[in-house]
Amino acid sequence: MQIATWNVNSLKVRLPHVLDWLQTTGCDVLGLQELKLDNDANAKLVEEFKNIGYQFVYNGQKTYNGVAFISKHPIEDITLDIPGYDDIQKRVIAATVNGVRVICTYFVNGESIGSEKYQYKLEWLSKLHGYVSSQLQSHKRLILLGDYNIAPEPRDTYDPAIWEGQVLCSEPEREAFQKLIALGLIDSFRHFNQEDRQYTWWDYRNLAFRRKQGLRIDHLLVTPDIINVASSCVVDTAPRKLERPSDHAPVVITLNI
DNA sequence: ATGGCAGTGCCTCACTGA
Repeated sequence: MQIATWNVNSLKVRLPHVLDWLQTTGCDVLGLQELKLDNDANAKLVEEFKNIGYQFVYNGQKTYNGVAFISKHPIEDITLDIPGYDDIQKRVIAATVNGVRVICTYFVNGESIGSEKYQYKLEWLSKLHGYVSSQLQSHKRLILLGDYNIAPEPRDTYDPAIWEGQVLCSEPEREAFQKLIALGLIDSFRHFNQEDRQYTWWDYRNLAFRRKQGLRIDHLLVTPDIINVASSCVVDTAPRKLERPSDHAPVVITLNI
C-alpha cells in the first residue's frame, strides 16, 4: 500500500499530472494540498477520479488553500478542519483508509518572522498539535502528512547561510515540528534516508530545480505501528520535470499492509 | 545590485506563495 503527499499548486492546472501520476504509480492514497478550487468544482473532480478508479473527498475554498484525499480504497470517518478551532482557511482533512488514520494538512506559510501571518502560523501549529495529540489516543496507525512549510534541520535547505532564521527555518517553527515528533511520531523520510540534498520543493525562479536548490518541507510523520510495516519513503521528482509542474514533488511511503 | 516564477481573480495589477 502506497500513501503519498503532494502540494499541487492548483488542481485545475495540475489535474492531468495528478491523473497520470496515479495511473503510473498505482498509489493507493494521495493527500493533496493547495487545490485553490472552491467546493463547487467537487462534482467534476469526483467524476474525473472515479473514471480511473479513485474516490475523491475535498475540503476547499476559492483561490487559496484546499486539501483533499484521492483513494483506491473506501475513505471513512472523514473530519474537516481542526475540531474546535474556528478558522476560515481550509487546511486540514482527516480520514481512515484500510485502518490507517491519515491527516492531510497544508501548514500556514508564515510570510516572514514577526508578521501577522507568522503569528497565525504559530497559533495554528499549536492547535494542530492538540488535534494530533487527541487523534493519537484513538489511532495506533496514524500518518500526519502534508506541506508542513517547515524545514526541520539546516540540511533540509540547499543553503543554510541563506535560510537559517528565516521563515520555514526559524526556531519556533522547528520547535513546533519537534513537539510533533515528541508525541511519538517518526519522520519517515529520514528513517529511511540520511543523504543530504533531498528536497521536496524548488522555487520556480532561478532554475532552482535544475541547480538542485530546494527545501525539504513536505513530510510524512508516522506512528511506530506504521514505521514497523513501512519499507521505504521516497521523493518522486519525476512530476517536477514536466511542463508546467507544481513547485512541489510528491513524497511516497510504502507499507506492507 | 536587483529580481527573477506561477496561480488566481477584485484581471493589464495586486495578492500570495516559500
